[in-house]
Amino acid sequence: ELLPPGYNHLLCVKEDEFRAHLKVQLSTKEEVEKWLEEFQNSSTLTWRKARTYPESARYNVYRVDLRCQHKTYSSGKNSRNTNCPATLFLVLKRSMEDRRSRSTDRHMAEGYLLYVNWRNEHNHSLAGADALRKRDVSAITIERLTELFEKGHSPSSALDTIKYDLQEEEGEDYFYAAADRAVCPDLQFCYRLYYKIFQKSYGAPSGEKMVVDLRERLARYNEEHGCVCAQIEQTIDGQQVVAICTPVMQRVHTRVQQSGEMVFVDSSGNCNRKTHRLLLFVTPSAAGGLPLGVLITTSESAATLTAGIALLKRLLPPAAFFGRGDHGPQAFMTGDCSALRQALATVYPGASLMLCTFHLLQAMWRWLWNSHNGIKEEERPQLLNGFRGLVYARTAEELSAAYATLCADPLASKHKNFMKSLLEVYGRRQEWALCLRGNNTNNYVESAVRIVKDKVLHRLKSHNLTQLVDFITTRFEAYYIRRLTDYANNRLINLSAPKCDDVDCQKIVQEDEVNFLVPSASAGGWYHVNTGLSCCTCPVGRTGAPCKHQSAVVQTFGVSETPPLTSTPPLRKLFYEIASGGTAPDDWFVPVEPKSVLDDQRSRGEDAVHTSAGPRTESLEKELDGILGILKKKLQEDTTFLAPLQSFVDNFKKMKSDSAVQSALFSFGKTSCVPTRVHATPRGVLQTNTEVGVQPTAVCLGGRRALGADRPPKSSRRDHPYTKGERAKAEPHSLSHCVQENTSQGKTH
DNA sequence: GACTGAATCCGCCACCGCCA
DNA sequence: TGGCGGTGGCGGATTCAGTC
Repeated sequence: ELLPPGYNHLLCVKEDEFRAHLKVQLSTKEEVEKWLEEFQNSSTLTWRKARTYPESARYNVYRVDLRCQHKTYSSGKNSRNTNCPATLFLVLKRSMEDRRSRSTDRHMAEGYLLYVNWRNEHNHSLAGADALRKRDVSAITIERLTELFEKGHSPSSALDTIKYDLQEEEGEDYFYAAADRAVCPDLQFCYRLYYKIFQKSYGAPSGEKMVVDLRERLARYNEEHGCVCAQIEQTIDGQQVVAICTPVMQRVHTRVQQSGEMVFVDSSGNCNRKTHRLLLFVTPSAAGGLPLGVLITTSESAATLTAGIALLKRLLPPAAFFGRGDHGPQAFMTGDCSALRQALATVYPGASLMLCTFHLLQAMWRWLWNSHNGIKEEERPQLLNGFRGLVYARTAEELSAAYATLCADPLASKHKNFMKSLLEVYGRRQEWALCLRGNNTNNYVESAVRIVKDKVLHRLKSHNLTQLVDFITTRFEAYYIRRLTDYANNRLINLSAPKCDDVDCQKIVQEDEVNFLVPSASAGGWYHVNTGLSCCTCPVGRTGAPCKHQSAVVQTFGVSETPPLTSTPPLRKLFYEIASGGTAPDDWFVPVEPKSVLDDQRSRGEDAVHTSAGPRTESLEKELDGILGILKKKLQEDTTFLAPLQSFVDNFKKMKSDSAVQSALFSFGKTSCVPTRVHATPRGVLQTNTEVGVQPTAVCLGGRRALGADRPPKSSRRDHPYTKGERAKAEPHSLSHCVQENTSQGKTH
C-alpha cells in the first residue's frame, strides 16, 4: 500500500513486518529519483541522504543511502531529531547490455535493476498532523505556487487559492490534506519561494548586472510597442533614473484636457528593498486621477530629479499636456519638497508651481512640535490656528488682514524664528493661498501612490528596480485599463452625483443660460454655479469636484450641459478609446432610456398620462378629492386616525423639494414598517441584513466573530492587576485632533 | 548555503463614540 | 439614525538566529 502505483515491484525478502528487500523495474538514475519522489508521496515518508557513492562504480549506476528525516546530526531546541533508525538503501545495477555479468540473479535480465533495502522501523508517529506538517513541499505544489505568482498572486493569496482548491478536491478529507505540508505548504514557505522565483526572473538585486538586465528589458518593451515608452539614464553624479510613459499614459496626455491644466506630482519611497524613489505624475479626470508618467530615481537630489524629469519630457508625445508639448501644463501641484519644485521649475519654466495645503499645514504643525524651535506646548495650537486662517482666507483682502493679525499677535511676535518662518512661507502665498488659486490638495496623486502600493505591488516590496519597472509597465498599466473600461461601461460605483436634499431648490436663481445662484445649505450665503464650466464657488466645487449645488441645478433645471465630472456617453467613449487605443461603436454608450413617446406605439396609449394634462388629469383630481374626503371623515369619526394623519402632515411639511414629494408618493403604501436592521430575530424568520449570514454554530464554536478578533469594546478592556499606572495613551492620527488636543501626530505609515 | 521557527514590524478592518 | 474619524487587535510581511 505504501509503494507508488504504476511500477513493477518485486518483493524478494521479507525479514519481518518492518524489513524488506525489493526490486523495481527501473534502469536510469532519473527514473530512480522520480520513483523516490512518488514513493515519498504515496508513503508520506520523507527521506534525507545519509551517504552517496561515486556514479562511476564498476557494478552500480547509482547508489544512495537514505535516512528518515527524524534522524539528524544534532539535537537542538527546535530539532526534529528522534534518532529514528529507519533507513532506505537504493542501488541501481548496471544493465546487462553494458557488461558481462556472472550474476545468477535472473531478475536482472528481466530489467529489475533497482535494489531496495528498506528498514521501515520508525520510532515516531507517521500519520498524525504533527508528522505530516514536517514533510517537504511536493514538486507539484511548488509548480502550482509558481503559476499563481506569475498570475499576480501574493504569497498569502496564492496559499489561500491552494487551500481553496484543496478543499474543493478533497471534500470531507480536507481536514487531513490541510495538515500535509507536501500539498498544503506553510505561509513562510510561500514567501521564500516567492522571493526565490523573482530573484531568478529579475536577476541581481542591484549593481551593474541589474542595470544591464534592465536596459535589455526596456529595449524589448520599447520594441514591442513600436515607440520609446521607457528609458534609463545615468546622471552626472552617478545616479540611475528611469522614466516611463506607457501607451495609456501617452493617450491620457493627448486626449484628456485636464492634463494641460493641472498635473499633480508626488513621490513615494519604500517600494523596494533599495532606496529608490517613485515619482508619479497624475492629472484629474472624471474617472479619478489618471497617470501621465512615472519616474524612478536612486536619489532625491534636485540634480537627479531634474535629469529624470528632462528624460521623461523627451519620452512624451509631441502633443503632450493636451497639445501644450514642451511648455508643460499650466500648473504643477506638489508637496513642500524643494528639490522636486526646483527640478520642475528648471524643466518646465512656464508652468506655475502650487503647494498642497494639507502638506503645508502638516509641515507647519511638525515645525511647531520640533523642540529645536522652542515653541511651548500650549502655544502651538494658537499659532497653527492663526496660520490656518491664512491658508483658508476667502479673499486676498482677508488674507492680508489675517497675516497682519497674526504678525500683531504678541505670542507670534515673541518667537522670532516663527516670524521668520512665517515671512518666508507668506512670501510664497501665490503657491498655497486658496483665495489666489483654485485647487487645494493633491489627493489624486496620493490615491495613485496607494494604487501602486496596493494593486501593483500587493503591499510587498519589489525585489529590485527591474521588477519595479516591470510592474509599472504591466500591472500599473493594466489597472488603469480596467478602471477606464469600468468607467466606459458605467461600472464605477462611486461616481454618482452628490445628494442635494438639503439645498432649497425653490430659491435657485437663474442668471443666464449657464450661470445660477444657489443658496447655501448650511451657511447663510449664496454660491455661484456655472454649468458650462462645471464649477461652483463653494469649498467643494471650487476644487473642480461635483458638489450638491451643481446637482441641485441639474435636478431643478435639467440643464443640457451635464457637468463633465459625471458619466456622459461622449466621455465614456473617450475613456474607452484611451484604455483600448481603438474605437468603439457609438451605440454602445447610449444610455438605457424609454424610447420617444412618438415612436413607441404602446407608450402612446399607456404613458400619455405622464406627458399630457388631458381628461385623465381631471379624473385624477376628482379621485384625489375623494380620497381626501375619506381621510377627513376617518379623522372625525375614528380617533385612531389622529396620530397617523398628524405624522403624515408633519412628514409632508419636512419635504423640501418636489422630487422628495414625488418619491414619497410613488412609494406610498409599498414599503414595510419592519425596520431594515433586525438585531434579535429568532431563527427561521427572514432576516434583512447586509452582512453575509453564518450558521449560529459558527458564532458559538469558532470563526472570526466568535474569536472576537476585532477591536473589543472599551468596556471589556481590563488591564492586568499588576499593571503599574495607567494604560499608555495611543497617539492620534488626525491633524485636526492633534491641534485640538495639542499633541504630536502619531505615525501613519 | 539552504532551510526553518521565532520575533518583530506595520497596515487593515470593524467597532466605538461623537455629531448632525 | 446615519455618517465619519479614531482606535487597537490581528494577521500579513519581513528579519534574525539557529539548524541541517
